Amino acid sequence: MSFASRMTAATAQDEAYRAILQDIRCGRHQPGERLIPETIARELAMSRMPVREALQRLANEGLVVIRPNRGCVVAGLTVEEIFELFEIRSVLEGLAVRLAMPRFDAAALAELDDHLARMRRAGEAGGADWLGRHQAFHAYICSLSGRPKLIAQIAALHIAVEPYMRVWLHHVSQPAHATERQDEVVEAIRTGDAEHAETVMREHVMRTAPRLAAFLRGRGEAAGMQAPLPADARL
Amino acid sequence: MSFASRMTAATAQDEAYRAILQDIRCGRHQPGERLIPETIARELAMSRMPVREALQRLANEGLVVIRPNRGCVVAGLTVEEIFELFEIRSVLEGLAVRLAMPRFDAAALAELDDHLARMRRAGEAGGADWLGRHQAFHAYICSLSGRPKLIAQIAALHIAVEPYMRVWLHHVSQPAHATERQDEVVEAIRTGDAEHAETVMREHVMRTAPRLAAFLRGRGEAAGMQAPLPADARL
DNA sequence: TCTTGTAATAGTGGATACAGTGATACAGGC
DNA sequence: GCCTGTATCACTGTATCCACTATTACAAGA
Repeated sequence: MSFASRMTAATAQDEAYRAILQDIRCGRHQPGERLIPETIARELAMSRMPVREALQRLANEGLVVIRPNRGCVVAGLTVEEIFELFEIRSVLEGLAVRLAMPRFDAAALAELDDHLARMRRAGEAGGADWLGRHQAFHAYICSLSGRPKLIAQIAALHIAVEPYMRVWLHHVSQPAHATERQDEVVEAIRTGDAEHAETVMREHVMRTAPRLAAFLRGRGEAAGMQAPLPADARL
Repeated sequence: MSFASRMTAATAQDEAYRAILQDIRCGRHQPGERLIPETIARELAMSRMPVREALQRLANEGLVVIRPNRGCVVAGLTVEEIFELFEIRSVLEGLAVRLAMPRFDAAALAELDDHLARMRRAGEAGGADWLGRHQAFHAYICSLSGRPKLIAQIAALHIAVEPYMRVWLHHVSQPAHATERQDEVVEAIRTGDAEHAETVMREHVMRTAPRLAAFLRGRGEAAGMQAPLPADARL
């Protein structure tokens, strides 16, 4: 493994975890694809063992599925499961913003505006990095809640749907960032009403779900699919 | 390992996971206690490897903490962290009951009453199994939401605070089950108003947090502690 | 031709062996 | 006596090896 990655990763296992996670997040490993420890280990120049443990970890986070004696595949989410993740995320981010309210001083609000501006710029520039900016915007709000476990859970949910968001944003003609209306969230925060901000955040998160779901359902029947999907297909 | 446990656990790793989890849940492994793979492996008559992977899994769930090259200890939660878990659980269980509302028919309501009755009986019988009944009551409501990932997350949160609940219920003179007021939740469900049920469930969950926190804070200073705690003590 | 049995192969889970790291205890210097 | 350097030891992380499982391909029979 490289020296540079050794700097950031304390152990080989951590190195493997980050590498595989990265490949799943950016869509390099497609859902349903089989992950063979031996192969990955060779690519990363380490033995199977740390790779196995990294896969284990990813399995706990729901990004891959391990069936005993039958290997490991990248977890494909059904449309229903994606919906469920959005439902969970909506209440968790609602909670986060409610708890964060007391910490929104002038400086924090200014930074929030910065995030909005960066998102807008990324959107106008073609949207390549829009998703990252969007996640950063949400992450910033969550971070102000001062609740580590809450922040971690929300981040995990963002990662789980990221591959699907990515293909959606890539294929959709009218970019999602035009219709997302994050400014409503910021407005709600500005009112200082915690209950209201929570409600708005919930609705904001849930607004994306049906549109993403519609896209994925349409894609499921699209001619462009590489192979016909079985009845219980996981997109 | 025993044949009986081999029946339920597909792999040695799973066997180890269940065994360690059980020991943590019932308080046999105290927070802060060091878990040495070698030792546990000997007890379970297997090698270090599956134990390691089981500990890894428990670390992801937040029940143990693994520091690279420095071993594994049972995760002690601070009072703040316990509070945080209750906050998260309150919104997740609120979501669960809201989503479950359409499925509460006469049969489901009857079963809910059964759960209440069983809890009451367990409480009167000394409260030994009250915690289990209480978790079953919540799990039943969650199960009707039909959201697997949501159910799993809530269950994990119940497990994380279980050891603390256990010592609290064991030490407290006036049993908690007398003041818990689960019937309010059932009443709210009976109204059929999903929003209202969500609110009531949230408040119900959050009602426990400050009392448990107060108990644990008091216990931190109690003479009965085995050893004086450092400043950043994790109870 | 289709089905079914069987052999070969790839891959998984687990055990053992080895190297590297952190902790500890002891000895020597200040 | 206290601090510091060092050597030892316990334990962690990784690699390699072995046994077992599942899958696949092929062949023989219906």
